[in-house]
Amino acid sequence: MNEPRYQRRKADRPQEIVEAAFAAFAEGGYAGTRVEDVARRAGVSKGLTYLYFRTKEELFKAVIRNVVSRRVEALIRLVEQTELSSEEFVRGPLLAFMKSVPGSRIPVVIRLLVAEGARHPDLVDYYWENVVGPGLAAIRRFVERGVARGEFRRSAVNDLPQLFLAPVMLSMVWKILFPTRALDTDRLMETQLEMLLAYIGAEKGLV
Amino acid sequence: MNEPRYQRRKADRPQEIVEAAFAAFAEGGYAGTRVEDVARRAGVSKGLTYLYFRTKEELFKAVIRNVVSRRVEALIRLVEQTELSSEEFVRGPLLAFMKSVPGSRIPVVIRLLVAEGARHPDLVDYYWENVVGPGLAAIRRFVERGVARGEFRRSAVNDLPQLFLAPVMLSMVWKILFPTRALDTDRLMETQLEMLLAYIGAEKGLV
DNA sequence: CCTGTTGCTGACTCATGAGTCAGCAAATAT
DNA sequence: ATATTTGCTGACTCATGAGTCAGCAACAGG
Repeated sequence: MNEPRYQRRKADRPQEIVEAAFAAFAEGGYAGTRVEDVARRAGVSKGLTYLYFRTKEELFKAVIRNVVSRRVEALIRLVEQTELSSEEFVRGPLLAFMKSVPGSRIPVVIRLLVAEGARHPDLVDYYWENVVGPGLAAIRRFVERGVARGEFRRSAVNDLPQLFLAPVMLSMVWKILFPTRALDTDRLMETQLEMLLAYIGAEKGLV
Repeated sequence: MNEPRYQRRKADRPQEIVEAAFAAFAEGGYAGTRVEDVARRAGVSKGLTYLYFRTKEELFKAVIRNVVSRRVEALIRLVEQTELSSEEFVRGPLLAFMKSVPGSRIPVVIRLLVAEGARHPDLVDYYWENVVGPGLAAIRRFVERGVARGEFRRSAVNDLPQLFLAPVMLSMVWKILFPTRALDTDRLMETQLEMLLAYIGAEKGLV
């Protein structure tokens, strides 16, 4: 008859609460989400949240850190190990990665960081050191290697790996601001990479 | 002796308050700024703010609308009237405009819209209809005209004017998130435009 | 069963900040 | 000078939501 009103699940609680918090923050932003909303989503009481996270801010930080997906690391490892030519790598794994970003959790993190970053500098640093910095460095090394191999020519792109990420960034902000307005983000990135390859390709005098 | 404690300046108050609010929101974001902070900045009392703006939200909207600068309209008019060749226009006025964006008030608006846009859909629509939409449409027409004139070839760029804005967007988000980390935004945009011109240029078989 | 431990609840306090308004004082009219 | 108008002030109320804690109930060990 009397179903237990709750179960004790100490080991799983933190992750459950962080997941619920991600969903809640994604909808309402940091300021617009009450800790009680997070708790209800996780199926626990407000008080429990405070047993695992000292403050709302700590919970927020846990959410951001939790999303630093393994995907970026995986791509970085791949670029070092691949046996593809530079051009094949760009058209294959790199393009696939870029296409996957706008539909992932990353735009949510970007939104939260843009909104709250100024008040949480350590979080922004964390994100730089674990995602943006390493990612850009990997692209830079990749271009450099292409030059060394004679596949690419040296150009401004050597100093500006951001040229690869620009359409990804625009796509994310577009999804955040205008989720209902169409944008063919896949084609945007394909075209950017075609332009980049044509621009830094070693072969001269082609069509 | 007794200096008047305040002056009555009915005509100027709204603009003064909006300016102060822009500065305050730029620093602390919407949720992080108290109406009293805005009032103090504008040198008035909190109550006065509510005589000119019914709520904090109305004040916020006034701030955003106030920044929809004339610059975008000016560029749009220019693109229709210029006597420059398409390539000269890109390397001249268009590049200059793009370079000017990261240092302008626009990144602040982007930050506020990204943070609060979901809760103010009418504001986002307003921004689309008065800035983003017309701007993209103008670029699209410009590319189309270049094709008609035989200066450009038809390509994916005809459907994706966002390719021009991608580095501008990235630069703005960079300035918001990593204001202390170096990024040569001017060179980023120059390179993007060079790539674009090379990609859509009508001349075949050049170096 | 019974008993001790502890994961968990939910009603509580309290700081904060949005929004109000009675009255004051600066400008203006007489 | 005096009266009248109204731009403006700042102390007030009140809703909200972060953070607390006394006690309850789920589970474990005997």
